[in-house]
Amino acid sequence: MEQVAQEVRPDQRAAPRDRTGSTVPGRLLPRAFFEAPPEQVAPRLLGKLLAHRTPTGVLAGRIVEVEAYLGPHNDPPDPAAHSHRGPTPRNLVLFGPAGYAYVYSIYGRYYCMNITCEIEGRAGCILVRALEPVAGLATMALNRGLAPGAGARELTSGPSRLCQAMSLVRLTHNGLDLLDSASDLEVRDDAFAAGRIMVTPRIGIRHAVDMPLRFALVGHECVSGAKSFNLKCTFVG
DNA sequence: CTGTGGATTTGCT
DNA sequence: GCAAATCCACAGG
Repeated sequence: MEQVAQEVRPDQRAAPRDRTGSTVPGRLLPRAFFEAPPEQVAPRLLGKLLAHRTPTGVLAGRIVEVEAYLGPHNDPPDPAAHSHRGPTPRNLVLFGPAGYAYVYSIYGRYYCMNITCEIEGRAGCILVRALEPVAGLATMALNRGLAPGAGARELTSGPSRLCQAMSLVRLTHNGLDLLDSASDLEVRDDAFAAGRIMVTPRIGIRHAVDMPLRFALVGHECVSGAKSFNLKCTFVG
């Protein structure tokens, strides 16, 4: 999978810094990175950083598992996507420009976080399913109700676990621009080279259960669903 | 206006 | 392995 050339303006180079002075490495991704079909963006997103600047410190994790959800303009359509029946108040951000956060609540107690793809009007997106914790581990454990020093897998392995660990909620974070240095929530590239990538069907959905749109780093400790086995494998780089 | 069920996690059997 | 927890978007009447 070839990497997209990344031209970043100087004002985007500053790493996020909070009141404690801690920073997150890497630089913001250009919007063009996300202005492509989600099945193409999803594997390229593996290895990138998700960083949340909070008053008490930076919470950050490396993306190790994602799922692509296709907009209703696709043929065949993706009946598992929230956007598949067209725009609604809940999913409106999916139909906006690329590089924005789509955060929704599920089962009354959890949140899931997506990143919008494609151009305005096309509702492709990527669900972030698992992170490898990189910064703010103690706070993540606190947010998750776990003891300090809890394992990485317990912290951020799962789409709602990572939202809880990273303090991501719909009211605050839905619709945020992830590619703006003024934003408290950013996707960043620290030049980490992803290794082998596996492709499988998506997890936990009722429709389109066979579409191979789940991407994960092979063998990574934090990838969720150890039960689900590989459909096929490919290499990145 | 109401009924239904979900891109989940956790705890108990 | 299974079901509870617990909210609200949205489809249907």
